[in-house]
Amino acid sequence: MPELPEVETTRRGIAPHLTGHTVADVIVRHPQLRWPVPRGLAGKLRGCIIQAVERRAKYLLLRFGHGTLILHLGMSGSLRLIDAGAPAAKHEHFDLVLDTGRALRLTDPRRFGAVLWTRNDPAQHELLRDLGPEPLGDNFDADYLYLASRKRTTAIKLFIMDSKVVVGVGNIYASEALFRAGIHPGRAAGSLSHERCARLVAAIRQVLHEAIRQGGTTLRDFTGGDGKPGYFAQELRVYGRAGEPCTACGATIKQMRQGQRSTYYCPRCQR
DNA sequence: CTTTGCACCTGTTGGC
DNA sequence: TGCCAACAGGTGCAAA
Repeated sequence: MPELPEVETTRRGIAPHLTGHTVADVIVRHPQLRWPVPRGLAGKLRGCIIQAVERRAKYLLLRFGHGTLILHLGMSGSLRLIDAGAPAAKHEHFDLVLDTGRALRLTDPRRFGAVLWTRNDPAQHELLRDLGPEPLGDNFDADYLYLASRKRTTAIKLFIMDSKVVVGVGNIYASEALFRAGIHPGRAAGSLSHERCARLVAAIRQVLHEAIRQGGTTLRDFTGGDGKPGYFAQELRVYGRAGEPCTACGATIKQMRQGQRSTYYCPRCQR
């Protein structure tokens, strides 16, 4: 479900309800997520104040004075604020109960998400340590992408989805950015000129910025922490549009598989 | 080192 | 209505 814009939308939705508030309890109903939810979280967090809600890649970081709770939504996860004690439906695996009478509830049918704890700097956590730059940060620019892609034979779509190259570009926005940059998704990463790398960087940044501005993309049931859906779906130019006409040239949008994922592109606009 | 494919898990959709 | 295959927005890991 969530790519970076959805995670960021979630972060912005939940942060005001968490920051500065105290944890009253932690309820783990189903500890088997991608990794087991660590035991003893309630004892570790009860009475502690959430100092900040940050994001690195698609990980949400709830900072406490003595460590950080790391949340990931996987493919199907979402976070909502609910009234504490509200009955839990199926797949509602985890609650962070606040002293405000509300709780942050994690729902995740496929359980590819994660709830982890680190007492150290989360940037040094093994899952975060080797991540590439943030796509919306200053370190992600044309020079970087050009240099990183030299001699790489992998398809450019897979390359920009590689979290060691740049984080946060998921399957929807990879297709969308490549369309906006006019680059064929199957082209070898190393074959891009510096100028085309610049176009691609700009397209990635633009599409992610715009998606965040629209509150993310809601294809099935994504909602931000406030329960509102994302409106970027109406801006999608190629994703999910196989067989429909290209918005730019009218050619038929095609679908192919790359790395067991669907890729959508315009065979005329993208080279 | 890079590249490729699988694995984790459940739900939805579409064809027959 | 039922059954089954294919697919779904992520990503760590093993194998080639």
